[in-house]
Amino acid sequence: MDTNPHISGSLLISDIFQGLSSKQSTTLLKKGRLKKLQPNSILFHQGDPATSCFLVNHGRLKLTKLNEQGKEVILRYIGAGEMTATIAVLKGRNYPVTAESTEESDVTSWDKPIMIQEMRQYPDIAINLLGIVLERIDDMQNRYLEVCTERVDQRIARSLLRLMQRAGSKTRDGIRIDIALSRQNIADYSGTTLYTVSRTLSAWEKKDWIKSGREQIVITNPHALVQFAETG
Amino acid sequence: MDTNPHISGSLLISDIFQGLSSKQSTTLLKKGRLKKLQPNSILFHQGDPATSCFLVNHGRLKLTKLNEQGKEVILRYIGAGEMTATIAVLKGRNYPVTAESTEESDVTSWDKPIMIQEMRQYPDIAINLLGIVLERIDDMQNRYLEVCTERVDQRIARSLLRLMQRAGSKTRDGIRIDIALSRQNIADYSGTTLYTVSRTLSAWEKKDWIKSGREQIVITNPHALVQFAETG
DNA sequence: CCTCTTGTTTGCGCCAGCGCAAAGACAGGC
DNA sequence: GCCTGTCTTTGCGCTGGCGCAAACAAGAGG
Repeated sequence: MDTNPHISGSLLISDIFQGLSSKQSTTLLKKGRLKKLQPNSILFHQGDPATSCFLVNHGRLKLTKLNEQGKEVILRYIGAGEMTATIAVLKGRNYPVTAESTEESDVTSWDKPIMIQEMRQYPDIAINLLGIVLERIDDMQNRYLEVCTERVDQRIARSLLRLMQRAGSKTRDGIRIDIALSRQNIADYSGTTLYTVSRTLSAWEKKDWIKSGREQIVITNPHALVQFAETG
Repeated sequence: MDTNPHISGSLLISDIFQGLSSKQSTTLLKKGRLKKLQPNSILFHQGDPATSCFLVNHGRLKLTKLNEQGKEVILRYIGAGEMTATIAVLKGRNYPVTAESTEESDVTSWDKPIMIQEMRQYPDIAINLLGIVLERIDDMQNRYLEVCTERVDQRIARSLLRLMQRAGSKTRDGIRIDIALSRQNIADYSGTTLYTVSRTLSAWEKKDWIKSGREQIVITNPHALVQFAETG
């Protein structure tokens, strides 16, 4: 591994570097700024002027959005190799969401003019960014479809499965989601309320589909959960 | 205006051509294929292999998505100058939605390899596409927030206002939405049911906020509707 | 003009999911 | 070990919104 603090294995496999030579990748990384985040600290607030976009180097961010009445939804959790605030790259606009670290993290940031310049020079960077952003649209469209058409317990199942895929690690009992998730968090991520999540998880625990503790979820029977998510 | 059938005023102001010289724009347009659509005809189906992306030259498309049980949502209506199926440009994937013309339309299509080649040659094209796609994410995130946090009648209000902005034209009575919209369409666009839409619109008609007929909506008091959407 | 199809309205009953309230469980700090 | 704050559970009642059913309305096509 390179000794340059900007470089690490997890970073270079990020989608943003697809098809770039390792020299190009390194150059791009060096133009960014490194930033360390304590757990539960805010990287940027919804509504702040968007100046930079970010790549998560290590750790995890929670992206949330508030409506006028102050109700919150969690749009996504992102981990190493993923980007956020790509909107800042092109539009002179405010951040549409809030980004908060859920654990100790570090991120690389690029200011708008730098990123534009890089994209002009290496179109592959723009093409890669386009790919990343298209993935996100697809994800959002699927979530939108779910929230419009599916029952709340199905959506909770899908939420757990989605989080499991992105942040699951195998344990003796099943697959643990490596994010501290309160019932409220799960509710905000599923478009429901803390009470409904609690009741639903209790029911699943009785069926031995999951094991849950304080801010902790282990999925013991993923197959049953998938089945349930799809057929109700 | 140019006599080339590919070129028309509405087309060249599309976001995809921002910052390109008119020669570059014309070249790009000529590499696409023109296609005419009768009203209510399918341009592509959700699930079909995605080969081309499309620019609406004239007319209007309805983009819908089905879940496994066959329930449908309307993601958006797009008009002249707007693009869809940009996913086809980069990913060798299936169309995530279905596109259907709501009126006689014509579109320009580009196959994946052509578009990739163009983006490599003129990074501005990729950058423009990125901008278009970022707009869409922002829109989807806002809609997702709404559907998770707002009451159904507020969402219907926002839907009408959104459609009014994109396809409204001033009339004697107020602003008419120039799309044939059944109650079912409005329901699919708002994440609710035809019955609830009908009841809600009836109530608003009594308050003189709107005038509605068969597949026709005129908004007579936009201000009241905005007020209602925001504060409930 | 009548008929058929497709869209709209509205009464009615029902239930999924919400949200208060209160009790219980857990973790961290001192 | 105990206290405090946060997280979780669950009983209970309520209501927003769903969806059937049936009547009504409006074009389309003969």
